[in-house]
Amino acid sequence: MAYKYLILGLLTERPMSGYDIKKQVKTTLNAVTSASYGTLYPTLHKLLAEGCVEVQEVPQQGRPSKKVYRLTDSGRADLNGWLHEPATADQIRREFLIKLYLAHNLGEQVVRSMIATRRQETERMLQGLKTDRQQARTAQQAWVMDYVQAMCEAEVTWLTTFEAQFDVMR
Amino acid sequence: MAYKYLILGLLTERPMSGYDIKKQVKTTLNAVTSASYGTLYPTLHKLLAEGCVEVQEVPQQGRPSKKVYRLTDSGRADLNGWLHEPATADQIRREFLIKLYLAHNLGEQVVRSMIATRRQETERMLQGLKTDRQQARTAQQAWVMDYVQAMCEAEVTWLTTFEAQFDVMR
DNA sequence: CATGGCATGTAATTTGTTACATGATTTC
DNA sequence: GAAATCATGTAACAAATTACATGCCATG
Repeated sequence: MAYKYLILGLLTERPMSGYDIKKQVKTTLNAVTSASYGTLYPTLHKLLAEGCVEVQEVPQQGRPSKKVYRLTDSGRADLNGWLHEPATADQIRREFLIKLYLAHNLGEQVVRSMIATRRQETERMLQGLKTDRQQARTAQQAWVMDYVQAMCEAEVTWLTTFEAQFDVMR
Repeated sequence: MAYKYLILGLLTERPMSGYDIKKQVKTTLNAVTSASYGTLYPTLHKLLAEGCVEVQEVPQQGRPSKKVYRLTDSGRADLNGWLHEPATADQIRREFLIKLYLAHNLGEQVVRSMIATRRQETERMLQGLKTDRQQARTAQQAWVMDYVQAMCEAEVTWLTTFEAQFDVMR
């Protein structure tokens, strides 16, 4: 994933520190991407060296001081260039699917329990998503959450169909 | 991704060379995972050192000789252990979604064209999927393809809804 | 007084891709 | 004669995670 552009993109909303960015990603993009400090801070340093961002150190009372990063014109141009490129077609990576594929010779019971477990998990995720969705502050946050919700719902449907077919085959 | 277990899992079907595994992944699991030689060969060597697989060199007329790997009991036990563990809940990583999220301040036209492009791509993928699906040889191949197809169809639905909502907001 | 939030960062490791190197044979 | 298929492998690089190190403040 191009964390570089994720950072630049988030900085268009407002100047932020690495810590702020991490929080933002965690609360609004948790279902689709993540960013650890081990990636975030070095990337910010690199971006600074490239001139894509500026930094201002803000002392705080009773807290460690913040390094607030702001997008430069150059950074904005870079970001816009990336946004206008077509997105790469990414694979639908699902560990569960690989396991399902490989588990066929372990017998019917194993496959059945995989599917059942997966449905429980997906349904639980769907519950969490619905409450999160209500807290969405911006349109884009809602877009992403709706997308993820749509995928989870489609998965539940597929799992249900799968179970039904499995019953027929028995 | 746990390529280790992907390899072990594929070897349950029949003994294979690295080249065979690569082909198998390419033809039957292309939409959900990939494996390059740079990963495959070193992983096979590691698996051999761990005793999960055995190797037999098979000379061939007019071709380079093959190293055919066969699962050992130890490897099979290892694989079964993994298959019985619950799958990790993976993120729905979509570069396109991140771009969509970050593109909101580029204006309506850009968002609209992103959505349109994405729908075209997804529909094209769906076409390819449907022909591939007919060539599926085993039940598990069909499962995976059906899953991917279900996700693509759900995406097209979401994109269509998105466009409609966008028109209303205008 | 422990836990969690605020805030920065580095180092080791894992994981994987891309590109390269080699070389014979078959197909267009 | 060029390109694709068969077949092995390594080395350089890229991307990212995990774990560690530091330290203060507020809350329970």
